[in-house]
Amino acid sequence: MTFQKPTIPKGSRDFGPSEMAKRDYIFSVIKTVFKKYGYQPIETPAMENLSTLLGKCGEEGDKLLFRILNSGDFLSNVSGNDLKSKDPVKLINLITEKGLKYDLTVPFARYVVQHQNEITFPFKRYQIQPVWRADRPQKGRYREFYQCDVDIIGSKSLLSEVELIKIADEVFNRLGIKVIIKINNRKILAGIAEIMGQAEQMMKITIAIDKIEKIGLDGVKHELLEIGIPQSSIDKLLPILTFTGDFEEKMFLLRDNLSSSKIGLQGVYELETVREYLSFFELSTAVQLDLSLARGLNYYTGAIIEIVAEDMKIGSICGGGRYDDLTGVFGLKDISGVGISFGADRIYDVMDQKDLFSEETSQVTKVMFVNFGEKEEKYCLSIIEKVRKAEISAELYPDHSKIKKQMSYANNKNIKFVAMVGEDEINENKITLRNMTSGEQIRLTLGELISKLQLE
RNA sequence: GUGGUUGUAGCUCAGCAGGUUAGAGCGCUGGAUUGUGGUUCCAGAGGUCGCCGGUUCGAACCCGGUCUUCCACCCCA
Repeated sequence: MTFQKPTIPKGSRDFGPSEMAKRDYIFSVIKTVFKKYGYQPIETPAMENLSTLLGKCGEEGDKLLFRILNSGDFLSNVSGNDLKSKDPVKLINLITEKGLKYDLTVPFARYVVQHQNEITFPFKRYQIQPVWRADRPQKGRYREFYQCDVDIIGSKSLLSEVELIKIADEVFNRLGIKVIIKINNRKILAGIAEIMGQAEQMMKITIAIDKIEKIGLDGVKHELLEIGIPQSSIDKLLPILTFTGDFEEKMFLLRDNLSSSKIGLQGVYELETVREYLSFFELSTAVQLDLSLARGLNYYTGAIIEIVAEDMKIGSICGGGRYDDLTGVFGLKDISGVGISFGADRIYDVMDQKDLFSEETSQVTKVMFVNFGEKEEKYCLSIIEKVRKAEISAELYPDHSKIKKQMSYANNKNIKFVAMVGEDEINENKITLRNMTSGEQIRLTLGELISKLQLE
């Protein structure tokens, strides 16, 4: 008989107990902070109709969609001519009508419109779910990964931007990750494109600018020329790109340069307001103004935020921004939203590599009872019941195996205490408790055992 | 989507210019120690050399294809 090697699809992963312990820790920190600021959870399905998903993140986004083959006779809509044409784009639309979601923001917009009568605006929600992208996997890039989104929708207030930055700062501070928080505003980028006389090319220009750290100033120039931006326009851009100084100095120079652009000045005003409100909070990380920050998603219209881990080449671990009209395509106008998304898997990678998980994260069982035999295991059952009633996680080894085997089970499972109840202990009505880290052993009554373990 | 890279024991890797029975460390199982793990000593189990095909007297090694891994680009969490 032949059997297949067990495998999972490219870019997907299994998570074992120790990974899950660490992942749960990340999720719980994030959730705790989200809730503290008044956000409520929702979930949406793994799959959405393609009509919801397509066209929201540009052509690139559409390519990254995992599509789901129609059930049953999926060829029923396909004519002989369609088949002969062998046009993959046309055919795939005939045989698929659902896809796996590749972010949480677009399904959220759909949710908001669909449930608008049940929602009190402004609506603050968080959402922690997996998303799927048919990308080619590489470092920090997976085909299935978790996003942790917080959004506030139905308010234009810049307080929301401020709150989200504060939340991000708090999350990373709690996790112990050193980060760089970068902020910019699409209106500023639009203003820059406007004074360049290339307003309609704004997206292409910003994407080129975004690469400045990677390809340098000359690289950006080259890229802009390639996409057909005239030299005269590029000359207007260069001084802005070479701004130096702190937040205030850059803002001052910007206002000067963008004085002829109404939208640009609006962006400057928004950034300044956010900056001012932020000064009322104590942040563990200073927020940097990064004029080269663009972000590819084309639904952003105002503030854009990106957070990267200090000295780690893994891309951004958190990103987001304001979108003024995401619900418009689903028929609900004038609803502005702003949100950020934490990449749980990249956060995990950063923390793992920097060794930021504490030992306790992987501890589940506090005390294991050695199983000496039938008589002893029966005796242990009532004891263990009382230990668990005291909210101490305890387990009894299920087999009458050698003590050596039972001890190494406890050791491998990172169990800190082993309780031994054999004939001697039963006669004395006591329990021998061994500390697996120190090797120290003491005989205790049940009450003493419980109070000792509660302190640990 | 473009370019490159990897695949040998559960894990990390050796394996000389194609030549007999494919190796190490860690882990695992058992014993030294019949109520004591993590240290030490001894023994043992475990491999269609990713898969398919080709060249050759002979292939883990050479060639083609395929899958997979990882990386860069694109883009992104």
